Amino acid sequence: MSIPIRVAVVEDNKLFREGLQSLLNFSPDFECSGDFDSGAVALATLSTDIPDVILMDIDLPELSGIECTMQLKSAAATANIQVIILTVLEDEYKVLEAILAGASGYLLKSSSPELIMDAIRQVCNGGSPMSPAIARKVFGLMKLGYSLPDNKIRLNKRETEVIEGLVQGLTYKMIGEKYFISVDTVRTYIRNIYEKLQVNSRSEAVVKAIKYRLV
Amino acid sequence: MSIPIRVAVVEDNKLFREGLQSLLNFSPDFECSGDFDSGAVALATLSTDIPDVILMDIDLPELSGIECTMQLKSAAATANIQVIILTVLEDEYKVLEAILAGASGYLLKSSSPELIMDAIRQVCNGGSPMSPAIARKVFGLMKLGYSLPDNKIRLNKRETEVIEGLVQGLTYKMIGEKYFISVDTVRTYIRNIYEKLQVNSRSEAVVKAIKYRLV
DNA sequence: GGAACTATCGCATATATATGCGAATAGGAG
DNA sequence: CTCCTATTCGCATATATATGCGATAGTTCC
Repeated sequence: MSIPIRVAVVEDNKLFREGLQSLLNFSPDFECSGDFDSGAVALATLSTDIPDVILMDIDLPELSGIECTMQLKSAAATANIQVIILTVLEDEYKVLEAILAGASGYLLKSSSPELIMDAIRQVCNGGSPMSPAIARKVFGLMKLGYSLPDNKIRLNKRETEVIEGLVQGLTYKMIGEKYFISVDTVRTYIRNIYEKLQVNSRSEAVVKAIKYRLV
Repeated sequence: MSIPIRVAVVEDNKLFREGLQSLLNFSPDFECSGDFDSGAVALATLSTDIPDVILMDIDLPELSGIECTMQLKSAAATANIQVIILTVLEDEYKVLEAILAGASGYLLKSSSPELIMDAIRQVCNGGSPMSPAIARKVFGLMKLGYSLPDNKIRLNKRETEVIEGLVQGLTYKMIGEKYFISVDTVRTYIRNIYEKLQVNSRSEAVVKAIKYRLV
């Protein structure tokens, strides 16, 4: 038998919080290291009593679960805690924000006890458990932001370097200096890039480059 | 008892394919409607004998699983098939491509039979099952492409409209005409936007707008 | 050897952008 | 009533970009 995983619960709903707590303490694999009904209290205590995993409600009053996650992940002492967000909704932008804030998992509150316990094990193993309904939203987000690469679009080495410069906001002059080619040569490559991307302005090229992941 | 879910298998490894097949046929909930060892054969047959779900190996010889998925999803007859990608690797760009091609789920081949069967049920329920190890990669991708919105950056209505125009590649003149304001007014808004985004060129503004999801 | 292709550079010019320095009107908060 | 913000507009000017129409040198292919 190994050491139990220390799990903290941040949830303002008393009933749900206690449910999670007893779920954890019922299993020998886990140990509820603390339970909090607000993000502020959690932040204060968690910096000294550091758990392995946090089950974090997203809809906390005052300090939101996302804010709370962000602060935990940006403090050195608590940066390694694996945060699993629990939510009743499936808002894709909230998911994105949670991911950016540093959460490692995202589960619906309706998930079964087994799933929640599995999820805790998975974040400890470097995985990111996500309820399928949530994952569907994430898929939708990715489809919005990116497009499948077009086989007709194939930039060579120099063109790729130049468009990277464009995306970084460098002027033609700066791009030329960076790669030791003349401004006029940069212009030539940009012509080719515009031709390939079917655009005729720098900003359109930049948008397409990002969408098609050419940079 | 309801009608079994019809599942096709596209997998070049005979052993694994037959394993999936018997897994499916063993359960009354599922029915293996066909099994294929190549994408081309699958494409040819699947357009007439249409399953509910496809378990698709990603590493097929010749026509890749992603190519195959793309073609299935772009043909009207087969567009509604839910494709679950099976893979041994966890390459994040492959995941992204699969998502863009129209896959609904993404599982490691090492997943347990129960997980695979659950996944089939989930895609039928509008979910996108994803192995946690894969989801972790997807999380990483999203972190690369986006940043948490900066609270200091808050564009008002007009500014938002203007930056949308910038991202769309419109000229100042076109933006002005679109919103019935003068070019000089557009300039004024752009000044404010640049100030707020801390940039001083159109392309930098466009990149930041995308990264911070201002558009 | 010539055709085709790539990588490099030059010059001219018409637009587009970036920015400095204004200003007027209207509405909301204190 | 005053301060602040949002919204609108104008003019001048220095750069930056977009694009047309070239050129030269080196490679590869046949």
